[in-house]
Parts: sequence; C-alpha cells; structure tokens
Amino acid sequence: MGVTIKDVANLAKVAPSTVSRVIADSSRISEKTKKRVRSAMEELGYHPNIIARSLANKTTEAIGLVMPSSADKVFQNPFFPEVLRGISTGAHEKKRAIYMSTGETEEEIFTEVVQMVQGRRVDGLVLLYSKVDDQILTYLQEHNVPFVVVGKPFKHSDVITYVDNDNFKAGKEATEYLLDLGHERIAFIGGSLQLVVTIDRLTGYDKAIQSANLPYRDEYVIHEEFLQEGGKEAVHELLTLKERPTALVVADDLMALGVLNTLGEMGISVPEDMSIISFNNVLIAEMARPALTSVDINIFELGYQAVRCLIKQIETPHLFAEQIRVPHKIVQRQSCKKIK
Amino acid sequence: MGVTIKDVANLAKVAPSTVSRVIADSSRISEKTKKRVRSAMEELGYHPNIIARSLANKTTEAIGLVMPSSADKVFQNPFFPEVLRGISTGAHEKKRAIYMSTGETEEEIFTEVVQMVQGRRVDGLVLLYSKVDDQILTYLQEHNVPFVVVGKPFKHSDVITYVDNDNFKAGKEATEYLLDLGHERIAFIGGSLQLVVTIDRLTGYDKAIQSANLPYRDEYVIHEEFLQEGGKEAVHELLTLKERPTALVVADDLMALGVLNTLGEMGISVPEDMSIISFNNVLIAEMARPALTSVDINIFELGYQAVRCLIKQIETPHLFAEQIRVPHKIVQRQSCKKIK
DNA sequence: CTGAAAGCGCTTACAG
DNA sequence: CTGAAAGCGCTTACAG
Repeated sequence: MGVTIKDVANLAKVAPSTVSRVIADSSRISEKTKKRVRSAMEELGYHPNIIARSLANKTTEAIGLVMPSSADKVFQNPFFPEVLRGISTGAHEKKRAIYMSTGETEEEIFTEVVQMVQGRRVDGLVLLYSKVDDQILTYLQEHNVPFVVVGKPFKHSDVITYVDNDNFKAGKEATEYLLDLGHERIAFIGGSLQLVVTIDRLTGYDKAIQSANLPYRDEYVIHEEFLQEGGKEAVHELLTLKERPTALVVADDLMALGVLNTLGEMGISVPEDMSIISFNNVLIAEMARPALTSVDINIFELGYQAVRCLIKQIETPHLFAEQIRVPHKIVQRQSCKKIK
Repeated sequence: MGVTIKDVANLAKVAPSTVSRVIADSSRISEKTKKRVRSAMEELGYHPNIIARSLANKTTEAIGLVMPSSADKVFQNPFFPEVLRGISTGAHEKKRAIYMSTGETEEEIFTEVVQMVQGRRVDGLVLLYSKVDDQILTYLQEHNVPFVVVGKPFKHSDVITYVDNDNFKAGKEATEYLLDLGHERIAFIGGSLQLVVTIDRLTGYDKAIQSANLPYRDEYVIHEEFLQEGGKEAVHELLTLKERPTALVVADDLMALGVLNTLGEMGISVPEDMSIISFNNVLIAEMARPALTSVDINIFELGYQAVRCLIKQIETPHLFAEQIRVPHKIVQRQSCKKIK
C-alpha cells in the first residue's frame, strides 16, 4: 500500500506537479505526456490520496447529513430511509459521498457538526429537519458554511436555501377534506411544536377551521412524537374529552398507525366512528387497515432536490438563497367517511 | 475561519508540537501548560483540522458502509434503516463517523470502495450484504483493509470477520414449523441465489424437507427480489402449478407482503388456504393482515455488532477473525394454520 | 508545456 | 517536560 504521486512521477519521468495536472486533466499538459503518465499510474496501480488532496485544495467532494436528535427514533420512521434514498440518488449523480452524523443528543450532534465543518470533512451539509431554535443552523450561518434544510427554516427563510412542501396549504387542504365530508369536530395530532413542519400544518388546520366558522378548541390539538407510541398517547388524551372529535388530522403516518391500533383496541372503528387523514404516504399508510388516506409529500424529491441545491451552492459561491416547493397530493383510501 | 495549531501555539507561547500533544492529552505535558494551551484554544475558538490529522497520522475515525448494488431498491426494504440504526448506535458509542457509498451499479460501488480505501477516507468498512462472487470483498482482503460483513461470506468464512444469524438453522426451523402444522407441500420463496443468505436459508429448508422424507420439488423453489414485486412474481409462478403448495417459507417480510397482497387479489385466503412464515420481523410483518408469523433475526444487533467487531479490528491489528452469531426467534402471529 | 518550491495543518521521532 | 524539523501526499502560484 502506498503508491504516491512521486512514484508515478519517477516512473513517467516527469515532476510530481505534472502528475497532479494529469489527474486534474489540465489542458496545459500535452497529450503525449498525459498518456505516459496515465500508463505509469496504471502500471503502479495508483489511486490519489483524497485526504491529501482535501488538505491541499480545501475541498472534499463529500456532503454531511445532520439528523434530528434521537437518531435512534428517527430511523424507526419510514420518512427517513425515503429521504435518504433521494439524497443518495442526488449525491450519486454529482459524485459526492455522504457523511452521516451519529450523535444522539442535540449537544452531541452540534459537536459533530462543528467537527465535520472545522475538520473540513465535508463541503456542505443538509439538515434533515427544521426546528424553532436551532443552534446548528445558526452556527452554519455564522460560519458561512453551505447548507440546505429539508423543511422551512423558522427564521430568515428568505436568505436560507431550503426544500419543503407547502405545509400550511397541505394542512389546510387535509382539514378541508374532512370538512367537506361534513365533519365539524376535527382534532389535530402533530409532532413537537419545536418542529416547523408541525407549526405549518397546524396553522393550515387552524385556518381551515376558522374559515369554516367553527370554534377553535384548544383540547383538540395534541402534540406527541412521530412514532406509533405518540399516536397512542394522543388517542388516550382525546378520548377523555366529553365532546369527542369525529375526525383526525394526523401529521405522520407512523403516528396515524398508532392512532389506528389504539382506536381498534378501544372498539372505535375507522372510518365509521372516526375519520383519519394523515401525512407522508409511506408504505404503512397503504398497508394499514383500513388503508389510510394520506397526504403524499414526495419525500424522495425532498431529499433529491436538497442535495442538488446544496451542490449548486457549493459550486457557485455567493449564490442567492433558493427555495424549492415540492408539491403534495392527497391520496384517498379508506380511512375517511362522510359524517352521518 | 482558519484558526490553526500555530495560532494557538503563538498565543500560548509554546511550540506547535506542544499544542498537538495537548490535543492528544499526552501525559508528557505538564498540567500547567496544558491549561495554558487549552485556554488559548478556547479563546481562539480552535478546532482541529481532521483532514490534516488524518494525513499526518493515517487514521480517520470514520468507517465506510458498503450497500448492495441498486441502493435505490435496498432503501425500500425496512431491513436497511434498522441495520443502519444498529450501526449508527455502535459507531456513536465509539465516536466514529459513518461514510456511505452512493453507487448504483456494482462497478460504481467498487470504484467508490477503492476510493474510500486508497483515498484514506475510512479506517475500515462494513459490507451490508454477502454474495457469492464479490470482487469488493476480494479487494479488501488483498489490500489488508479491516472490514466485516453482515452475513456469512461465501468463501473463507473462517478467516473473515462477520456477523450473521444462523440462517441454515433459521430456514430449517421455519420449515419445520410448517411441517409441524401438518403441511407437506411447502414452497420456498427467496432472494437471488447470489446472496449467501438465500443459499443458507434454502439449504435449511431443503434439510427440513428431506428429514421429513418429503420429495424435493424443483418447482417449489422460487427466487425473486427482496421487494413486494418479487413476492408478487413468485405467487404468479407458484399458482400455475398443478399441485399447489399449501404453505410458503418466504425469506423476507416485504416480499411476504407482496405475496399476501397477490394472494388476496386472487381470492386465496391466508392462513385458511395458504400458510406463510417469513423472515426479518420488521414492522410490516406485524401490520400485515393477517399479521405475519416471522423469524425475528435481530437486525439492529447485526448492525451493532458489526461495527463493534470492525472497530476492534481497526484498533488491534493482526486480530484473529471473529464470527458472531446473532440469535433468531420465530414470532408467531396469524399467517399459519394447521392443515385440515 | 513543464518543473522547483512552498504550502495545506497536522503528528511524531529525535534531541535535549 | 518541551522544541525544531521532517514528513504525510497532494495542489498551485510562479517562473521559464
């Protein structure tokens, strides 16, 4: 192990700098020497040391991925592999490698990001979440590191590049869908209020309720984790109410699955006694019984576009921030019904 | 951006080498100067350049992940995020970062691996699959790169470190489970025969069939992709037979889901007309209707142990190869029934 | 079109 | 316990 540019230079009888230029396919080198150098590389089985190159020219051809904290839980939600699939596809097209953080707590992840950035391991980052007070985002902004966020930044969204659905509109449409079916007691089950996606969808829900001249009910808005367990908790809370809702907007399929199972255990049948519309439209939405009507948010595309934007930013400095809206679409299945 | 060891050295009035030793917390430096240097680092907001360190000491604190080809498809199977969760947890415990390949074809992935290795981007690799003729594995062996495989290597398994279930036994037990229910016409639906996991489970199936003195039927063994589509194809093949099987051993839950859906479409009910036992025990096994009896192979643990072994190998050279068996367990649900 | 030299930011024998 | 110097394997002005 250890064929270097020098060995190639010796064999090809040129200077190391020439070899370097051949690797970069510089137009200033004659075809003849290029050939000679290349065959020397071939003969020796030379492969460039990317680390050394990175140090010299300050570029890594790698992008970093920042997961939300509690990665452990994140991986349980099918959103993640799907967005990763989009990211991976985009990175592959642009010949970039992916570098992943593995921290569990917010603090650890912050440290990792600093190390990625200052350690010059990556040329830029994609944040796989967007939350209200994010020290990581602030850090990246301050240090002028190229980054893009999947989701809408809470603040300064006009100067930050991001890829997102129109979650306000999606939340509104989902709610209107239930309103159109005649429901008037509609509850909202979302994730943490720290997550911008929750805020946006909730705002859309509010708007729809308000436009329909229905009373706003505090007790109809629940926040839990984007996991089955979260859905379960939410149902328990809602069913203690005197005036139970007849329909639910659930901000995540996995959560909706928990809702469904818990309702089932309690003998409440969907969609007869309760209508449900959820978000993401991952495989489990289709598999659930009844199959879930769900808002398809095009997760793959979110990841794919995020990487494209990031690489554009890395390649052309001082680019203006770019905002990309990925369209959504309600996919109707069997979890909603007209109210009697 | 750009505080270096030199800046720190100047401020602390020591040599750069001393700063370096303080970073490494060398015992040869007095507490007094350590303190001085550390406060200088603090004051300047110093963070080590990991790339430079890697170049100097030839270590990266990162591990590489090699996906099976067609990563695009792999990400659709819930096996992947779960094994990644284990890997991420293990990597995090040992403070290693994860580097992911993004290639689509075998050729591309091979190139990426060579670049990771020769480019010194990673200290070692984990292969997330095991197949019959794997040039990547051969390459890593030849170049003495630390690596571990999730799954059993086809050849030289005694000198390669790997983490796997006892898939022979698991395949045998799954088949015996059906035999015990009185089934005699049992088919096997597996993945590509290039994958060792398929071979092992199939061999176990064969063994069980043989031990039960049942005839071996070529037409009862089908190979498809580990996707829903694969399950669908398999069912279409099996149902053309004159003597249809009454039970199926399916080597993957996602595939089993495809089987289930296709049988449903054809009006064949599970478990009344057909029993199914599958593998992996991911969420969809539990969600399927009927819920699938599935062999839990402890995917998280496969990933977690793989990383632990890898890091052990990296840290202690010339270690003997290690083989780890992760236990499996049949989880009974509603997809199997005694034959009438 | 090509080469000699400096530099990227660290680490690590070697010397004292 | 600390420092001066060489080196890790590249790239890139500068010079010719």
